[in-house]
Amino acid sequence: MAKATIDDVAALAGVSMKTVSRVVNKEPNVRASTREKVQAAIAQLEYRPSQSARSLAANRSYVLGLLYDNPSASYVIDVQEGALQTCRRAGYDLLIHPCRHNEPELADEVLALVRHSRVDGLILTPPLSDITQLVDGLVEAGVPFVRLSPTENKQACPYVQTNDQEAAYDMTCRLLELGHERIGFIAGHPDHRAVAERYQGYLAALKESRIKFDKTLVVQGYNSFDSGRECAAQLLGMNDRPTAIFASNDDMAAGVIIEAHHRGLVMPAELSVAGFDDTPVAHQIYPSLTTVSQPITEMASKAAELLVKQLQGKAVQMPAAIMSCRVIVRDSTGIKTIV
Amino acid sequence: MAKATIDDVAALAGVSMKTVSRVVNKEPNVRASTREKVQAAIAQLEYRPSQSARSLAANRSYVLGLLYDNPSASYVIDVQEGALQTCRRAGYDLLIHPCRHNEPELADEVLALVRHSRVDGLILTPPLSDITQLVDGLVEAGVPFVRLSPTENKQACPYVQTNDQEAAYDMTCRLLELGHERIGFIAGHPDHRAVAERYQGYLAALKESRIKFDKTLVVQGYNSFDSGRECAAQLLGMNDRPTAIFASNDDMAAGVIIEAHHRGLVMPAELSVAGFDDTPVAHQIYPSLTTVSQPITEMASKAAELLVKQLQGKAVQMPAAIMSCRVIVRDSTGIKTIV
DNA sequence: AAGTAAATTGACAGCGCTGTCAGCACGGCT
DNA sequence: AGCCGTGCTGACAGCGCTGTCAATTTACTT
Repeated sequence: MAKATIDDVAALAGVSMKTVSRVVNKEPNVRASTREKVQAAIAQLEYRPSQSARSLAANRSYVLGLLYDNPSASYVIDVQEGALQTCRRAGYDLLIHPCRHNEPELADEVLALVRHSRVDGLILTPPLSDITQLVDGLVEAGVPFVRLSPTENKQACPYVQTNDQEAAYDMTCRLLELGHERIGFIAGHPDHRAVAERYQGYLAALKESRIKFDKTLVVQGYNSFDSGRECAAQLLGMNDRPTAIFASNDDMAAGVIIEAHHRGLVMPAELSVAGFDDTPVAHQIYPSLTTVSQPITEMASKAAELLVKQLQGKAVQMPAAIMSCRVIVRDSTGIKTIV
Repeated sequence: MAKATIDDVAALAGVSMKTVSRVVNKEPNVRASTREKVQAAIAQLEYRPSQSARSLAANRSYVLGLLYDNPSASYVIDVQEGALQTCRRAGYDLLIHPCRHNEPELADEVLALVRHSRVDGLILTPPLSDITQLVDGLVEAGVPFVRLSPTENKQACPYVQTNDQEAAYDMTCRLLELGHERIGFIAGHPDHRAVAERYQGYLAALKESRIKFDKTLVVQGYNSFDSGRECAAQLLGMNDRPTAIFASNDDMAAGVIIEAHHRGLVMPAELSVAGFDDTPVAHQIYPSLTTVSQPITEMASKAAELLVKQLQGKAVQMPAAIMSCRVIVRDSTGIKTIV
């Protein structure tokens, strides 16, 4: 059985090609009885429109591009899954495009993708959401796109984000409530603004408490496990070492835990550790990590939805979806032991 | 500047459309001087062929499909990266298609992808490589595909695999050399044949030693962290507990390590643990995990190459690429302490 | 030098679909 | 009765490229 084309369906249903096209594309102004006839023919012939033909004729690719600079495998996979959910529902395909956020020609590279009509729109994940040159380039070129967790220039396009800083604030408060007074903080990679800004939550919580801010308790991390371990070495090597360490992400927190193990510290008795992201590693390490969980899949799915809406012309006037994080308490945090 | 088409290039270069097409597609039989003229015109106009148009005309999509049933995020990401490397070189796009290996309509679902000319060929990763119904369906439908780590029916299509069992044998030998005589083994999910068959390596090593095989030391795992932990609980609860545990993958090994921590066992002094895969978690846990590393990215890249070759008609008569694993010794294994 | 084979090039007809626009039927209006 | 607006449908012309095949040029043979 050769693949059925739109003509075959039209012939079988006794209508014109164009009417079949209308039914397939859910266009209005088709009589219900006609629609049914066509749908029956489509079902009978197992007709599926040729993506290439409609792309060529309509000058759209029905493909969304997902741009990311691999922050972590689990993050990327979750984002992909969310985006795919929406894509499948909406009849789009997903083209994945990993890239380097510090590549100078990034904007050109991405614009090439779009110019050659390979994708109709883009989803940007951090840290790409904050690459000004890229964002500006896309706006200028009139490319529809949606960002995940952007930190600035938010009017540029629709976006989806979480209340990260609030969650970081909550986490810090919890540590304070557990009696910790010297709470080390490992800041995120400065290029990854969304992660870096979790620091603000930490600051806010400290400011609210009666504890005076000690600058030496804050060290600059770079989001990786190794970087977390190095920062931990620095913090734990202090004379008056912190009794708790809050790392801006789980990979770094895992580094803290390893370093603490190597120094023979028992957790949480001698050191509480908190992370952020709830990556798989969080519950695979000992002690299991208290962290913050973000609805990444949902965010990505939502982002794709916003993008599809844009593409369908349903003017989405700069909508922003804010989703909630949630603190997950596990075994790596506990009350401060009197030393 | 409107997007240039093949006609524009042809006009500028003073040749026919078809000749431009030949140059773009690297077809033979174009005079060098002509080729240069055309290439100059292409560069000047920044011409890029329209994917949709060529797909429609040539009846190929220039898209490869990557099928996987998310065994682990890091595995999937690595496979994607490898496949993408080849895709970019060869001018293909990559369509990712996660699916469930135990979904009854899997074969139909996948065949639909192909029938509607969305992909030209497929890459299957374990455990999909061993879903007979799917493999047979693809062969029958004449769809080009390549498998990663298939365990059976290897003549069906080209494939890429590693010497898993040999590596499992090596790992077991190392544990034996460290003096361990009771080595627990956590088998992989039976649906994941490639993982499950690592057991054969364990068996072979034991057979070669003078140690008699103890069936109670082998427990059935299901590849997950939780399953590893449960198996470890079983093994460590034995009266005559093993002094080493070899888990068929890292996630399960991480589960073993957690369980051991909870039982207060010091590793590797009181228990050696080995895993398989060298996932990120392997060096993020304490103690860091002795494991086996597979060149996943290279395998995927190679698989995509084999697929592209097939698609280009370069009859690849069932070639198989076998790549090597490598044991990575970290801190979770050590000599057996006299109890 | 003529003849044949091989290399090089172009004309043209679609690939399967959508956008445009015109046509027709019908209901409600004056 | 005649007019207009709306809903519904179809004819047709491409979208930008590649496959086919024939035409032309060049290379090699005897």
